[in-house]
Amino acid sequence: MSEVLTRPADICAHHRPNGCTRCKVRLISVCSVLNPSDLSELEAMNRPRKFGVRENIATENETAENVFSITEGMVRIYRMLPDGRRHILGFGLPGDFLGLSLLSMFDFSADAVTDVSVCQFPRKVFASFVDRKPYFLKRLHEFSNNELRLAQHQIVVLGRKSADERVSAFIIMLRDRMRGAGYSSATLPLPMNRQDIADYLGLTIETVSRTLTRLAKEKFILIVPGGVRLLRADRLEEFAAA
Amino acid sequence: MSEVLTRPADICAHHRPNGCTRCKVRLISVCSVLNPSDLSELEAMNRPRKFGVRENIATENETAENVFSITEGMVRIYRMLPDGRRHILGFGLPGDFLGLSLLSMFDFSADAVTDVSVCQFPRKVFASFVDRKPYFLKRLHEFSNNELRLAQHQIVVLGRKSADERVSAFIIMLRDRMRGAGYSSATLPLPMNRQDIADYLGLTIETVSRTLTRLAKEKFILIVPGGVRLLRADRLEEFAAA
DNA sequence: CGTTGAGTTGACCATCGTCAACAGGAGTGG
DNA sequence: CCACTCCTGTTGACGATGGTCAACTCAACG
Repeated sequence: MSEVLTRPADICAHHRPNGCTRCKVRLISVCSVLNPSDLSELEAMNRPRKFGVRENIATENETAENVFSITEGMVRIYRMLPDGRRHILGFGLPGDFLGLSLLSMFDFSADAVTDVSVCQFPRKVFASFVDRKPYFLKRLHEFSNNELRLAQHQIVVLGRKSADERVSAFIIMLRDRMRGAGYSSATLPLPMNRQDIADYLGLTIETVSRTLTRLAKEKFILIVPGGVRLLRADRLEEFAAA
Repeated sequence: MSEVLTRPADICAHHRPNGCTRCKVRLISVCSVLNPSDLSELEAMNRPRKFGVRENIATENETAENVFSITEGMVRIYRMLPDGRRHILGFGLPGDFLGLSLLSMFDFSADAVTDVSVCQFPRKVFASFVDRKPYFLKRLHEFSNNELRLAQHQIVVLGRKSADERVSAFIIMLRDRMRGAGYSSATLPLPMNRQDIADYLGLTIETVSRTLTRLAKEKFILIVPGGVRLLRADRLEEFAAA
């Protein structure tokens, strides 16, 4: 008889095999704090979708029709300068949220580095949900402050560090964030290309390449297809912290 | 008889000549959204105080006993690297808030560039006030997102711009923020020293000095004691945006 | 009038950017 | 199956931007 007594939420989850209750990133995403009833309400406004490699997800100075919670893949978040120079502000990983400010315009562009899956919510509907759930706003505020902390870390990296230190800091930062997103392996995948790394670190593609080669020659890392294996994480951490 | 019929809030304001109702920065500070009753409640927990030049206001990795809303003066917000290098994350102006995350530890240090006046609130009491006032939390969230936007702007400056562009961007940014804080004049005060500017822009004191001299030689600025006069703001803006 | 500290300027140098050539893998077509 | 192209990444030679080190000016202060 226990089948019959199953709660409605569970029945829903059964009918939606990708429902929030089975979401792999729920505990690290903004949704983690939601009680079952509010989670259902939010799920009802979710239009999950996928983006292919290089597909555009959001564009700077365009109306933000939707906001996104990343569930799979990696996103490139960037701004363009008037003369065509690009700077990558960061890489979005599963659990990250795009559009935290809930403002009507994006102040960044975003596109898919790998195939990407997201929960997509109409911004206005999402914003009114947030207005009715102060404890959820608190969660968004935590996320914004965490983003701010990361941005300030990057400011120090760009303002005060050498190429070696920047590349080391990048590797360690990405390893830590991948761990936070549930990934764990001796080999760190680097699905973005060298130009992306350069545009993130304020270097050129040649300097990134040379620096990685140097770190490999000194046996701190091993360059493998699609990523790096960390051989001496301790030395990299020293460089990164410097 | 109108004296007698004065509302209690006005009487309070009368007894507290520096009370919130007379606050010069109220409309641009976090407090702007508060209704009169909530404003009084917040005011009751305010311990206004002043900091002298170079006096420490907050220290990285120390317990955040208090949070601050700046009402007068300029604050230097920075992080130290293990080897003693310093990087300045930003300059706090009247209306800015220190401790937006409400976390128990500061992730930055702050000290006074000029004499500084602040509204000081015990963090825990302030946090519980925020918990009871969702519309105020929303205001803090707006402030955090604005800080994030500024930080990302600075990331682009540090990642992609030349010394000329950085110094121009600094001057224009400071002018815009001073305007936002109610200040307006053809002469922009630079109360921080050259080392501070260098540590903010990821340059050395010599490069900042040379760059300012160059901008002055080209008649874009005039260097005056304690600041600069903008002669060709349009040209500076071009450089800054580049 | 000497001392101190901030700022400026000059000479030299190192790091990283620029430009160019080359290597290697993926995809395509004969 | 191989030749060809394309694209990404690597490596080398050279140069420019900004850093380093040192000297000097100037104002504030005793």
